[in-house]
Amino acid sequence: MQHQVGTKEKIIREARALFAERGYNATTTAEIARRVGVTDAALYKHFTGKKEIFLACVTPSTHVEVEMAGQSSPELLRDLIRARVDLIRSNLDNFNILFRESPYHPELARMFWEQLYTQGKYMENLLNKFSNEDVSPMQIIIYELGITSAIWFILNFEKLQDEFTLEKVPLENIEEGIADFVLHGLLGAKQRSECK
Amino acid sequence: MQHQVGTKEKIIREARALFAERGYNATTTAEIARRVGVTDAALYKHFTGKKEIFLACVTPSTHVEVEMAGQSSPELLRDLIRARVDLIRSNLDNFNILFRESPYHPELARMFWEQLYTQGKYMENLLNKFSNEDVSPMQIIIYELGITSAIWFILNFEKLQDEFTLEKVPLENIEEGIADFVLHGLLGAKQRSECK
DNA sequence: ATTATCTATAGATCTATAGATAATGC
DNA sequence: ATTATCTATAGATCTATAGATAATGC
Repeated sequence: MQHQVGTKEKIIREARALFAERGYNATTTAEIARRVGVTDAALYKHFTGKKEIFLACVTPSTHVEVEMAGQSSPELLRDLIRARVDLIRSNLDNFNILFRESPYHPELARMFWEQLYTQGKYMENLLNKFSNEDVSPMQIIIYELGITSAIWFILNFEKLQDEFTLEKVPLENIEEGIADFVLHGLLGAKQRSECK
Repeated sequence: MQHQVGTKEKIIREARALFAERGYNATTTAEIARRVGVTDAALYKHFTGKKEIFLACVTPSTHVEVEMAGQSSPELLRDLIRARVDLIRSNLDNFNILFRESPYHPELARMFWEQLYTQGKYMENLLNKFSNEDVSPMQIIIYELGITSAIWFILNFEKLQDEFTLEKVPLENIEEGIADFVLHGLLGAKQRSECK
């Protein structure tokens, strides 16, 4: 017997990678255990079941990013987008699980939705400080959901680029590209050049 | 025995709804058959296996929308966004399957990616016609993926509104809200009012 | 005569538990 | 003495097939 310290953390780490890669149902307790280096029976000393392992994978690890407070400006908004990109990129497994599995697990859906809601409130404050008219609740919902899912999907494509050999698209400075799009939209470039 | 005509179409219809609702692995052939009104064994007269049913559900039903050709203008771009929203809304089951299951089925991923690529090329043409500078391939990728996933996720939220009792957000005219966001971005409202 | 369906079931797989064994901490 | 692990396995479930039966089309 090994009695490794940190087995529980190892289980969570390996399980998270597996759940993100294969989805909940296609991930077996046996495979999690194999990667950890124990038998599946050992898992049940640390968790009551597969579902508890699953929830432990996502529960604590998706944080709401916080920005420097005080003055609010478009530049601050750009920082917000950059931070969002960083957050999603560095927790891509978590977001993959949240986006893909939420519809099948009410606990997940609620957690995900509360996170988005909190972040939306935060962005609303920021926007209202330097916008002429107040933004409507619907707009905030659209912004928050749209931005998060857009970043998520684009970053997944970044990872996937090699698997398909259609036409490779160079993705340098993708953070700024995303920020430009989110801030100025499709017409942004044109509008801005006309404004000047 | 019934010998219903159109059993195959019925299977596809019920299977699509189930796969979208529960995901591939959580959908059993028995449940598909039950909804169709036959035994699971009967499915294998129409399809070689579960995977073939699955692929039949998505293969033909996600179309690329086409716009009126000729003059290209920002207004046309808005029409493009509206059409995209309509397309995704009226094929939400299909898009749910594509977004959530693509990572687990290479055939699906390729199909999905080719669709997005085609649509991206189309949008690129439109944009280049009235933009000052050419848009880069990276920007097009970001636009295409970002817009599609944003719309998809927002429309799913629309459907989900009732399940959680946080704070109901009225979603009237969501099409225009999405179009505004995609066209002008977060800063759009402010910028436009300053330009005038 | 042919084709669609049903009944019954084999074979595979997966979660979770019971009981035995080995390592750790007091 | 307690806790983590392993061995073995029960029980559940799911896909797919073989063979029997019933309906349809020529």
